Parts: sequence; C-alpha cells; structure tokens
Amino acid sequence: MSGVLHVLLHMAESSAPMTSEMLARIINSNPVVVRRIMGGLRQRGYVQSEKGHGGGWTLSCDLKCVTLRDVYQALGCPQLFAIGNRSDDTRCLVEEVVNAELSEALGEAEARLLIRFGEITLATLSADFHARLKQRGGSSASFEQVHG
Amino acid sequence: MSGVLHVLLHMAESSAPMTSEMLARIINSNPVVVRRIMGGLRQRGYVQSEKGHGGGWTLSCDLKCVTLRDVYQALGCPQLFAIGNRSDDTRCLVEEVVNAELSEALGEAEARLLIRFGEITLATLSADFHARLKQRGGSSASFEQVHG
DNA sequence: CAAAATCGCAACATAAAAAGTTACATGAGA
DNA sequence: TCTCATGTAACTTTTTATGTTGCGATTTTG
Repeated sequence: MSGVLHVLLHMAESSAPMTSEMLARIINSNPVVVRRIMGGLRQRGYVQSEKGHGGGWTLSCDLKCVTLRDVYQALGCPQLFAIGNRSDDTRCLVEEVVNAELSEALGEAEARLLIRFGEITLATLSADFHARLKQRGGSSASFEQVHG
Repeated sequence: MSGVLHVLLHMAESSAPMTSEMLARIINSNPVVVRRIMGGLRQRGYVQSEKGHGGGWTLSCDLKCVTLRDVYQALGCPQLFAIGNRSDDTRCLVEEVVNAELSEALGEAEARLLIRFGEITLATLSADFHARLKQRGGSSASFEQVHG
C-alpha cells in the first residue's frame, strides 16, 4: 500500500512514462514485483503500461477521482489486520463467543478505516506533497536526486 | 489474541487449575506456546501458574476488571495492522507525505479499536457465553466434550 | 526420599507467507 | 533486426510465526 502510493505520486510528477525498474528503485524493490502490484491498478484503468522502447507506466486517471480505498481494492483488498479469528471451527461455544466479539470489533474498525481511505484521494496526497515542497523552498527532491 | 481469549474463558469455567497441555489442546497448539503467551498475562497478575502435581493455570483477576485492551497489552501490543509504512527513510518528500497520511489514518483506527477493546471485559465475554449456553438448552459443551 | 507431574526457558526446527529472482515470450520503437 | 519494455510462470530466498526438543526447577504423591 505504502509503496504503491509512493510510486503513484512519483508518476504524477513525471510527464514521461516510468519503467518498472525506475519504480522499483523508488520502493527498494524490483521490476517484477512492481509489475505484479501494478497489474490490479491497470485493470481498473488507473494506470497504463506501454511496451517497448520508451515504454513504461503512466497514470491514466484523474487524481481527484481515485481514493486510497480504490487503490486498496485494486490491490485485491489485502488483509488489513494482523490479528483475527483463529479458526472458524465453531464446535466450541466459547470460541464462537470470542470470534463473534472480535469479528464485530474488527469489522467495525475495518469499515471505518475504509471510509477514511475513501475520503483521501491521490490529489489530496499530491497537494500535500506540493505544499511541503513549497515550504521547503521548492527544491524538487526529484526522482533522480532521491531514488537515483 | 483470539486464542488467548478462548483459553481465558475456559479457565473461567474451570475451578481447578488447567495445565498448559489442556489449554494447548483448546487452541490446537502446544504447551510451550501456551506458556509463552501466558507469561505476559501472569506478569500482570491476570493469571497464576503453579508447578508440580496438580498445578497449572488459574485466573487470578476479576473478570470485570480485565478488558480486551488489557489482554492485548499483556501480549506485548502485537502489530494490529497488516499494512503500514514501508520505511522511515525519509529522504524522499513523497514518501514522507504518504507515510504521514497513512500513519494518521491507521493511528486513528488503532486508537478507536483500542478504545473499543477497552470497553469489552472478560466478564462481557463470559456473560455472552452463558447467555448462549442457556439459549442452547444448557448443555455445557464443556472442555472435555469439545477439546478432549 | 524417589517418582511423577508441571512450569520456565533457551535453542532449534518447521511452516506459511511475502518478497525477490530468473527465464522466456511478446510487443514496440529505432 | 536489435534493443528496450512489459507479462507471466516458476522458482528461490527471506521473514515471521509457530511448533518442538531438551533440560532444569519445583511441587505433590507414595
């Protein structure tokens, strides 16, 4: 999640397509992993990829229209919580009770978090970035500088 | 978390000490793991352990006074979320922004969840258990029946 | 006192999941 | 046609959680 957002924002700053390799460097990862996670985003039309010379990834959506929730879903709704129900083998009434209570609490937390994610767009993040950039004196801390 | 609660509720139903082995069977685990996770609870005085013949684990707290939050903390506040900040290497302003936004959202969700956990006591769970038990016709679905 | 039951703990082993890597096919431009 | 890209499957490595073994300490029982 964090990585994908990082990558998307960098793409937003770049006019030319960025290769999987460049994106991988941004998140200290590697090209194949990038392709893997970007696949979901492409399917939903948030990004495009071009093969061949000069190819790479480009944003193909309005930053204002894509929320963190959309991104999360494009990634296949990965597990949000690290804790959860141990098993669904509910022969034991005690376990049933524990699961019910935990599920409810976690479910509510998840719902809230997703709502929150739904309120944050990529444009929000981008604006935030530019605000900080200005504050820091405008030195762009560009891709090449930081991730080169 | 789920496992610990399961175990604690079974202990609440038992007058005699329960051995690590019995508790392990409850959560399809093994005695050493049980001792490991119960250690934190013992330190806080929620449970006691007795060595030797006839020994084992007993609850040593008022169920009404121990919340899920307490249990969570006794377990050492394990990671709650499966997603999070990729790194804290903040040379990149983009990453800084992403991290800030994600941290805030996750932080708030965590705080809320912990509050919620703080409102649920072991007594709540136990009451819930007994309510369901009555509803099902009182057959105790005891430890021996289910986990033996 | 000896034997059996139990916890405590450290060290090691296994398993499951995430991430990374390799290899090769395909398509696009120079 | 050669190079630069992505697409994808298969495999490997790393990481983390869990499980296991071994042994010492403590307590009850006979």
